[in-house]
Amino acid sequence: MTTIRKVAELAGVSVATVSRTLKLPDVVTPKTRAKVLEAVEAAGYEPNMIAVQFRSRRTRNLVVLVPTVANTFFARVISGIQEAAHRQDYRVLLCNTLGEEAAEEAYARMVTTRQADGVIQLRAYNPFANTSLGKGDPLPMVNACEVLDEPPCPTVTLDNRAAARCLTDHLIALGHRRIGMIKGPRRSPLTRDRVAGYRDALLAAGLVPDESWIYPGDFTPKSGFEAAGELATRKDRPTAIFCESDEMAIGAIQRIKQSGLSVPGDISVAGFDDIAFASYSDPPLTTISQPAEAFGREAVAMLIEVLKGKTPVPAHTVLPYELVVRASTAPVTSI
Amino acid sequence: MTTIRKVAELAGVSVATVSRTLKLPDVVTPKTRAKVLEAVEAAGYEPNMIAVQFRSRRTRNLVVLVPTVANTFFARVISGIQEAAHRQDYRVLLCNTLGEEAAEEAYARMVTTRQADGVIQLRAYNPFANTSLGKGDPLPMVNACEVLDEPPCPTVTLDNRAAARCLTDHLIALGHRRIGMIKGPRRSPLTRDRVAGYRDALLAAGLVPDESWIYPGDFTPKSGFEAAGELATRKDRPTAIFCESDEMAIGAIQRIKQSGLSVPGDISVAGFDDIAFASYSDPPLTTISQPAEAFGREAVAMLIEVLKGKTPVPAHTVLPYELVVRASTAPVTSI
DNA sequence: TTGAAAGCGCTAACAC
DNA sequence: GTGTTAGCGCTTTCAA
Repeated sequence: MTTIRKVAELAGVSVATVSRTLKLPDVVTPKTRAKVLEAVEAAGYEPNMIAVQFRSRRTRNLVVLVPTVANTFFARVISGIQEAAHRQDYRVLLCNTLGEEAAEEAYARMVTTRQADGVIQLRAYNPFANTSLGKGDPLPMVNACEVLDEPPCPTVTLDNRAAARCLTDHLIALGHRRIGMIKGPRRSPLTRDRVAGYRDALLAAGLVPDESWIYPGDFTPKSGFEAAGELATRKDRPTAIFCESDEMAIGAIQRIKQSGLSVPGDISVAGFDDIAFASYSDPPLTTISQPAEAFGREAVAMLIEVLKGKTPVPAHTVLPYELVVRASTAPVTSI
Repeated sequence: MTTIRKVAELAGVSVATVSRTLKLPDVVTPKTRAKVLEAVEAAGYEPNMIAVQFRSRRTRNLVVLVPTVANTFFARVISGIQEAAHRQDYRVLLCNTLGEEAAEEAYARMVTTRQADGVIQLRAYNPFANTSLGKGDPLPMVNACEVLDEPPCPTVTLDNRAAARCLTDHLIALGHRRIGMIKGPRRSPLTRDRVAGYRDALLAAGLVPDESWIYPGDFTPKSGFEAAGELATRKDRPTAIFCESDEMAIGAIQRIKQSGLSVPGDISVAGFDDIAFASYSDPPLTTISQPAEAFGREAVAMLIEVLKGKTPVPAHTVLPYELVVRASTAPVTSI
């Protein structure tokens, strides 16, 4: 292994000069710099990053906690994170947590054990909860996508309530009155906000929200399939269903078709996220599109501020959404 | 920050004893052990992992190079990797490379710079190609899923040629004679093998493979959509299309339906991978299912052998596939 | 079984 | 502008 010492000998300078040439090139003479760089090249020197990190007490590693990398929405967020991180010379350590708190805590411990500088959490859980961190100083973390109720850290989010209301308004404008909903996991603030937006729209239209028309799901196609089965066989069948994710909407559409009904003829179906498959489903999905990559970029920018000891301004960023109308929703045909 | 020194003082032992208690508990007296563990608890001590890694010259970090985490097949492989790695007390650093060689090389450099012990590469590219590594000793790498032509390292793979032949045989058995193909990127060995299997089946059935019926894609729904557009508008329209990924098959089905044809009535469509959406497409996809998680588990097992300086036996693992027949393929109706 | 002590490769004072 | 040197926190001889 070639160390900095070997390079120093080769260049006829001290190890300090080699270190400076690599970290603060301006501070050494052009002549020295050339000499050192040549020696680095000749020796095939690559710094031992662990030694660097050990000594300088920072790693330039960012831990990203993703509930599941399989989700295409998260995949886009990740792209945004990587792009922004690399531009600022940070590395991204992606952690597929499967939504398990134990896994999230284990990965977050990479910060307390000095293997990473900060955390970007994409789910509503504080992985430092059982830690001494965050009692006094700000946590080295930002929360994105699904946001903590009591944010002990900066957040980047969507106005889920407004977006859900917008989507429900669209269904109401098409004449729908019996609008079912397939929501996400009970504990999720994101789900709670979207349900609130759905209720807002119904109330504004003079309709009475009925709890029994809200079915729980978990964002997978399978859960959408199952919930749609229950919705479609009610005797007061809904004429429209709002799914909190495109994955669930795709499952729901299949279930509805299997029971001999048509989409949107008998039941309109709307999703949320605008994943790639949304435009390839049959019929193509009406949905809410989110600027997924921007979530990632914003989160990185804010985290780097936090790591510098500053408070990002604004501390809570809200990103815009867009209603994308495709063929899965249509005017109600019967009443 | 609590260091090992503080714990040692608290327990009234030397730092060496604290270290031993944590790493080699058997080597210290139960009494000492208890004393130390109590001090660890009291001090809220967490070892500085960077110092540990620096000193012991290993990190127990595994770098995983994934072309795109958005792909649901890779997501399953990742799950398998994580499961196996954690069981052996290794951490997984997931790297979303977008298939860019520069990104792969940058992440692989985490090994040469001591930030990770080894690499699991899911694509057919040697990220150490421009490195001094691997000239003499074996590379700290295993290759999975899509396998290098000249493997300088152990591999875990599917018999893509046999699987493609099996799927094509299925179409031939249904009476299809004009079978189109939507393949993957040109340079990919995986694609080359699947095309070979497709040809094997045609030849065995006395059919003449026709290069003009093979259209290039890139595994995305969009590329399947486009290629299917060309296939479906040929005057000698195929009665079946074999897509090298389910994603492309889903795009192809939509395009075929849009042109007023039915699947499988006019054209049967088959995919490859058996992703979650495969059973939720309309019609549900006939496809080849792969033991994705097993790819991950096998790759980890082999890599850990390599890191121990052993040669894994066997050095090349071939995993089984399975033909899953659903509704997107049917007997040919006209000739 | 335990302790003392020598570093791992690098950075950052400090001195020149 | 460059060199000397003192560690960063831990593991691992070696000796007791």
